[in-house]
Amino acid sequence: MTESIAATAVSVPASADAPGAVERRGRPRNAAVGTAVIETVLRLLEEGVPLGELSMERIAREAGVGKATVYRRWAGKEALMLDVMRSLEHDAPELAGESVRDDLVTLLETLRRRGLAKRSSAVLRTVLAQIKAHPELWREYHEKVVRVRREAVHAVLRRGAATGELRADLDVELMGDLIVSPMLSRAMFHDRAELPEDLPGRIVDAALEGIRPR
Amino acid sequence: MTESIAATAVSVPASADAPGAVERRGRPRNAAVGTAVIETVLRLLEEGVPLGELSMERIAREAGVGKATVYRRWAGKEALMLDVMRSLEHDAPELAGESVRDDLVTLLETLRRRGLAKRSSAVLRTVLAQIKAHPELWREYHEKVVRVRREAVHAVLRRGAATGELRADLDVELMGDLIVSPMLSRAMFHDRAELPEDLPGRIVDAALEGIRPR
Amino acid sequence: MTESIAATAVSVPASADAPGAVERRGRPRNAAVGTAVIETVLRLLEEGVPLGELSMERIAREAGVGKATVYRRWAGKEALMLDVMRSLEHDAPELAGESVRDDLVTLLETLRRRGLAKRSSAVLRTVLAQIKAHPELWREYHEKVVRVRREAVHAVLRRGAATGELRADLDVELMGDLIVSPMLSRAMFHDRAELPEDLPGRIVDAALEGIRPR
Amino acid sequence: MTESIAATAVSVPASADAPGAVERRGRPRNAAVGTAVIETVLRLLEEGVPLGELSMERIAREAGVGKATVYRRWAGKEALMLDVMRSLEHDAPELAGESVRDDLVTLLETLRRRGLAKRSSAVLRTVLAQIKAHPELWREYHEKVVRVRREAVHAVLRRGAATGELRADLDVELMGDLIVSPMLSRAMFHDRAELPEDLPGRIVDAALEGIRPR
DNA sequence: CATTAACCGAGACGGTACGTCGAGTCTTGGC
DNA sequence: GCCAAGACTCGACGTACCGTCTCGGTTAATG
Repeated sequence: MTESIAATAVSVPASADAPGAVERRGRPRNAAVGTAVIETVLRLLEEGVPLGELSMERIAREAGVGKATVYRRWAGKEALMLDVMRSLEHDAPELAGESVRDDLVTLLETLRRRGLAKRSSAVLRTVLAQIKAHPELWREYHEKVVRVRREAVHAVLRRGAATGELRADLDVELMGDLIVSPMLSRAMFHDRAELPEDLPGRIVDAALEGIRPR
Repeated sequence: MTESIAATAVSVPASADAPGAVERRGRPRNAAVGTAVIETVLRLLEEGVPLGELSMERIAREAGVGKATVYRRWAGKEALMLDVMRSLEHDAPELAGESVRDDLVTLLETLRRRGLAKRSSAVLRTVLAQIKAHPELWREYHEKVVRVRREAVHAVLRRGAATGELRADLDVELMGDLIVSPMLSRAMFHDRAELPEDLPGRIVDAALEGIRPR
Repeated sequence: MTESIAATAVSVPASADAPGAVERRGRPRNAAVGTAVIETVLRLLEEGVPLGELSMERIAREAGVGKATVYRRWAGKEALMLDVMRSLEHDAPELAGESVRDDLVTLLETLRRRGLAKRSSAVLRTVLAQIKAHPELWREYHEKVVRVRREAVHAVLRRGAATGELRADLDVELMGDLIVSPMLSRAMFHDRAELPEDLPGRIVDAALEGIRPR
Repeated sequence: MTESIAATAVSVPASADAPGAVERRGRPRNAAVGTAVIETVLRLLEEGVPLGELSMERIAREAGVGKATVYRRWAGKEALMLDVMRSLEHDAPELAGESVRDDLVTLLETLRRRGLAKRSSAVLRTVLAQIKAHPELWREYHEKVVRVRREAVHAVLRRGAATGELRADLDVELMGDLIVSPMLSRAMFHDRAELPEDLPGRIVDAALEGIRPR
């Protein structure tokens, strides 16, 4: 197990670790513990363990960690899941910045890839459900993860409206939803068969051109 | 209790009742029990009881019903939730059939109203999470509820493509998602403030016209 | 099942049947039902079913009888067990009446045989426990079964005291216990290996002669 | 609760505690829990709670202890009852060792007193019934409790046979039963009225002298 | 001979207890 | 003070049985 920790090097967001100037005394925390726990959750989810069987009890046991230690770092199962989700976030993709259409496709492609990724797809469906049931957590997840991606889309759209590539009177928020939601829907609800390679392009083109004949 | 049952008249989908010619023996089931249970779940959800506290134990207790009786009708919490969701389904809206745009707006308006409805909004967010965590239930829900609504949208789009109101080479599935997903996203993830009255119209118009300047 | 009823012909004491002049109307009770129930209990006990698994539910099921029918005849499990015990009572043995010693041995032999009998030994140990836990039933059993046997012993002892075969100042009750209790103890607590053929004789002789050297 | 535990100081036989050199890790068991549970059972029995209402559920509830904790220490209700019984065992009485008759009377007097004791009488009748229904438990109880007392009686009898105070050809086992069984019978089956002060003496004398006139 | 009332099997019903498991806390010894 | 282990309280899980109740259907005595 220890080696898998070193190998995967999941970036633990260290939610509970005091970042400030609080003077800490006594034995410092073993960073490997946090990593091991999150790594264990991911492993179990990939192995197909149903969410209902993902008890703190089992997580601690399989991670070879004391239950109290887990609770010292996360307030509960949901807080842990939040960190699990964050450990899956990739860096925002580089945007070419030339064509609005291409940038939007690039952003959607990131979503598509994550929906297909072995880990993410297994995890997203299950962990998101867990988080959504807890409003505070959902809000936090929304703030820190969702909003960032939405903002990226909005920025591209605003740029397009400014350069004349898109309508000037664009409702940025609405069009952002129009473009992102279909991909989100498919990634969350459907099978991976419904995430073909050309989907991002088709969605963006449809949104750009509209349905009405010209 | 009896009166509240009669009063609300939730339509229980009678999941477990044998519809066929199976000869029933022994004391017949009391229909009021099924109604009372579902009604109790809805009441608790409306009262803001978190999903985690919605135990079968509590449901049975508050419905004044034996636990075994609940399990006799539903295989588990998820199966019960499925019926709870079904009890919320409204009839499909009447479509005027004249303008494609108006019909699409009408369909989205139904979704918006349900997202706003006191019951549905409270229930959808929580119960859906429950169901999604169980693949078989999710599939069944998808089959019986989601698919029907998607088909309605597809039918309107096909009609539009046939009458020349929309592009003839329309990708019906894709455009259906483009129109429905934004509303679903908002209804499920966001606050009710994000479901303004004119949203259906704006979504449909955006999808019809596209973003690119003409 | 029906044949086994006819075959064994257990004498059901018909505890609940009104013997008096209560005018009965409607369909009379089916006598075979009572027999079948008691017969089923005995069969299950003989098959080694632990007392804890002897539920009314199971008894009714295995007897092919409705639960309500059982409760129509017996107030509860204990009342049923009482009748089961009574169905095992044999007639009092014939006493030769010549020698006090031989009569006592005859009486003890009856106990010994019952302790050895396949049915009785299996049943006594288990059913008695059940009954003893319910004071009213225990009292009734004591009245109707135990007392009769004790009286028989007392009668023999009194006869012996009168004829000079025994001490004239005999404490009949005490000596009755002295003779009967060892046999009861062994029959109830021990294995059948501790009920050898000559036990009644040895007990009676020991009680008659005493331990002190003469 | 804590004080009542300290006050009564029931000696818990610590059935499940490993006595050996097994290295124990984790939080050690709270000895007060075992005591509190047994004390609660005794209290309930004294209060006349019928055996049938003595559920593990209730015992745990009234002892202020988690159900799982009870099951961690005892395999079931019967195992618990076994320890309850053992907590009632007194030390063997001191025997004067001069007269066989007096020693036997002393031993019987112990039984009589226990039959009269508030706790024991209430408990014995009910708990014994429970235990007897479970062969393994009964065997264990027999081994650890009954056999010891029988051996004490046998030892006295053997001594008497050796010193000439009793017959040399004495059947020790049989005579042991002859003396102990009547007391056991009365203590278990009858009311306390049937345990008069002079009963031990009368039983022993009757057994010693026999019934036949000299 | 039709009525009628109690019988019967089946099984649903509200309860209660079963024995297990997980959540989150606490308490050891050891690092 | 951190850590693994594991005991602790609490409460839900899903099952089984209790004793009662309602069904459809039978069966004998009554009218």
